[in-house]
Amino acid sequence: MKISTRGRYSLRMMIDLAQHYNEGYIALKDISERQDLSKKYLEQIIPFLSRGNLLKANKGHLGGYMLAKEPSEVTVREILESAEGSLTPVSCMDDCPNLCDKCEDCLTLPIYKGLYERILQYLDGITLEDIINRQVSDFTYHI
Amino acid sequence: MKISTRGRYSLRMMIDLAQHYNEGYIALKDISERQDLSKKYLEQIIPFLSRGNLLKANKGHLGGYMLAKEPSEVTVREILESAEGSLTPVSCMDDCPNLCDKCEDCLTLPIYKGLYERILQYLDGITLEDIINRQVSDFTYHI
DNA sequence: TAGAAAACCTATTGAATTAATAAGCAATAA
DNA sequence: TTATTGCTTATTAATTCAATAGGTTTTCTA
Repeated sequence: MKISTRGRYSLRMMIDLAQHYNEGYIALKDISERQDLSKKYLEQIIPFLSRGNLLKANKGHLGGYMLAKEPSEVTVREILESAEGSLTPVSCMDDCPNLCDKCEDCLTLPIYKGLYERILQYLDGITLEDIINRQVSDFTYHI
Repeated sequence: MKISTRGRYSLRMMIDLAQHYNEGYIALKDISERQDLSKKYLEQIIPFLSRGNLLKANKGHLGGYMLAKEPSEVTVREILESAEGSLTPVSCMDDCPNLCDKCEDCLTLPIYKGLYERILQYLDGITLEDIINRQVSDFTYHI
């Protein structure tokens, strides 16, 4: 039940891009230095975010990356879903009758579906703008 | 973000034990046959559930396993937490200043904490009794 | 009181995944 | 035209996953 580094690094990279929105294209070198993440590893993560239409890129001198949408329009769900592939807690949910033929009678599947709904609902409610502007306490119930 | 087979099999085993509660000790052989799970693999999973004080065992002939508590007193959270070790979405939450020294300023940690709270709240609300008695639709929002 | 049946314990393994590193190619603005 | 940047593919070491295997110990019962 852990989010992989690919998901976590993706979120940090996207937050960094949101913090430098309206500054034109940002070189990956700058992001990797600010966030202390391997530039080479980030390069491998980017295709996942590009497939989700989350990034615009510019090659060549003074090139770099930019958010494809405004920070207020990018949700954490989109980012983690693009990076991780799927946020379903069990893989049989992604391709049900093929991966397991007992979906119909499965007593546990509804539990995982309910969990998945709660996860999506929560992550859908947080945008990059929220992360930059909100207080730490806004995401948790207490303190 | 996937629940491992250890967690999934644990839940299925515990549901099976709940369905045969008040029938005395249930042999692992019976559970593995009914649930179509490797008996040898279940043997390795059991210590995790025992550590969480979820099981009573009896050795020898006519021995087996029993729920340590009534089905209505066992939550899915307890089961998955025992099996998986921890349900935190990022490992730095388990041992914060040691695994990462930037907890204080981390913009992403509050998001993961909020997610963790939602996950626990949901899984805490489901008991083995619920799973056996409730309708499928009780866990999901729609349909 | 032997013996079958069950839990319990430890080691091994093959496969997959993770988290990188490495080395170079392609595009482009100054 | 050259430095800078994104892009692509290959390789790898370590770890985790999901099991299989083989044996020991306990205990009921016939």
